[in-house]
Amino acid sequence: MSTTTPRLRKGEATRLLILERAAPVFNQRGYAGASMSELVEATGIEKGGIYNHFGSKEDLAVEAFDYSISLIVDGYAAVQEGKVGLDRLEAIIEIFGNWSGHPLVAGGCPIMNTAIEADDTNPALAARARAAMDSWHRLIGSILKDAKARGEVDGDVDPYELATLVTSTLEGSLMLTRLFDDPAYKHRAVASLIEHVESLRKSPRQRKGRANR
Amino acid sequence: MSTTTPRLRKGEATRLLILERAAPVFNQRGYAGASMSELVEATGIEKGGIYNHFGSKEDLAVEAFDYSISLIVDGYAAVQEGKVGLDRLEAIIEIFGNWSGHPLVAGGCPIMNTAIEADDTNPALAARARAAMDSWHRLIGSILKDAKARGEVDGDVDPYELATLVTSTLEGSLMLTRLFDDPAYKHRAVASLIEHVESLRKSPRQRKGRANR
DNA sequence: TCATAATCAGACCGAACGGTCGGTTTTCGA
DNA sequence: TCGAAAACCGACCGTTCGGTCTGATTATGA
Repeated sequence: MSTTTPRLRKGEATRLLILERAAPVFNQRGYAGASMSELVEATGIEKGGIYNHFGSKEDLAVEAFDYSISLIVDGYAAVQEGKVGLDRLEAIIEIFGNWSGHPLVAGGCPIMNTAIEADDTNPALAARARAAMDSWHRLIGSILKDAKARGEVDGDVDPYELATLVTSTLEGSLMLTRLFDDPAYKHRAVASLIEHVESLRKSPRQRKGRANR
Repeated sequence: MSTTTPRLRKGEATRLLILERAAPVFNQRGYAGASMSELVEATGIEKGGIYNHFGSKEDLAVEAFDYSISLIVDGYAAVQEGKVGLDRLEAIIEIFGNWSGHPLVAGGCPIMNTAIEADDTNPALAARARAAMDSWHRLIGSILKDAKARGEVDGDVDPYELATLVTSTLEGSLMLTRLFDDPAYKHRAVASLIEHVESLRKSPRQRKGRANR
C-alpha cells in the first residue's frame, strides 16, 4: 500500500523457476555434462530467456548450486527444531539416511558432487563448494560446542575434528549408496556414527545409553 | 626363444601409452569434461591414431578407468607384502593417507570420481565403478575374515560391513582433503579408523594396544 | 629383402556446443 | 487506459564436439 512497497517483478519469479528447475539438472549431470539445450528443456524457458537472467552457463551453475544449498540448509534446520545439545546432532545424522524417498535435491549431495567435479576444473564452483562445506562444518561444530557447554560431552572432544569425521563417513556412505542403489551403506554409516556419538556422552551410568528413545 | 613366443606388436605399446596418458585426464576432468582434443594433446597421438585403438570416447574412458584401477590394485597389493592378519588392513588404511606426494593416479580416487559422475549419466562407467568397488570390498573383507580365522578379532565383527564403513570414511575424507587441499582430513580419518580397528583386537590385555609399533 | 599388413596423421564431416541479438509480447506504474 | 520498460522467444553466430576416412608411413614375417 505504501509508496515504498517492494514490487515483485515478474522476472524474479522466472529467475527463481529457472534456478529450481536447473539445480537438479546440474546436480545429476554435472557442470560439463549439463548442456544449455537440456536446461532449456528442463526449465521450459528458451535460451534467450535464460540468458536474460544469467550472464553465462557458469553463472547459472553457481547460482543453482547456491539454491540447492539453501534447500539443504533449510531441511537440516527443520529437523533440529525442538531439540537441544547432542540430540540435535543425532537428529541430523539420522535424517541423513532417511529423507523418506524425497531427497532435498535430486542427484545426491550437491556439495560432494561439485567438490568431485570442480576441484580440478572449475575454481568458481569449487570455491562455492568449500564455502558450503565450511558452513556445514561450522553448524556441526557449534552443536558440539553447545553440547560441551551443556556438559553432555567431555572437554577433550574437538568439535571441528569430529564434525569433519562425521562428514567424511556420511558423504562416503552416500556415494556407495548411490553407486549401488542400496541404502544399506548409508544406514550402516548412520548407525556407526550414532553409536560413536553416544559413546561420547558423559556419565554413561547416569544416562544408561540412549534411554529416552 | 621358443616358436610360441608372443610377439609384442608395436600397436600394443601405443595402445598402452594412450591408456596411461589418458587415465589421469579422465580422472581429473571427468568423462564429459575431457575432450578428444585434450586427449590428443595429452597422449601425443593424433585423433586417427587414437580411434585406431579404441572404438569411441566411451570405450577409451572405460579402458582408461580399468587401467587406473590396475595401478591401484598393484599399489595396495604391494603395501601388504610381508604382513598378516589385521596388520594388512592397517597397512592399507595408513597408506591411504600417505602416498608420499605421488598418488597412484592424478585427480583422486578414480572409483569415487567415476561413481559420482556416472551414477546418473553413464551406465557403462558406473558398472565398472561398481565392479572395482566390489573387488575392493572383497579385498578388505577377506583380510578381516583371515584375521578372524587367526583369532585376532571377535566373531561378531561382520567383515563386509566393516569394509564398507572403512571405505565410506576414507573416500569421504579424501573428498574433503582434495576440496580444501589439506591432508588433515585424510589423516584424521586414518587415525580414527586405526583406533577403531585396534579396538576390535581380541584380548586387549595381552596385546596392550599397538605394542609392536 | 621385400611385400604386405599394421599403424598413424590430419583433413574433413555433420551435429551440438555456449552465447548473441533484434523483434515481439507481456507487464505494470502513471 | 496506455505507453514505456521489462521479459521473452527463437533464429542465428562462430567454435568445438565426437567421429570417419584416405593416403602415407612404418613395422614385420616369410
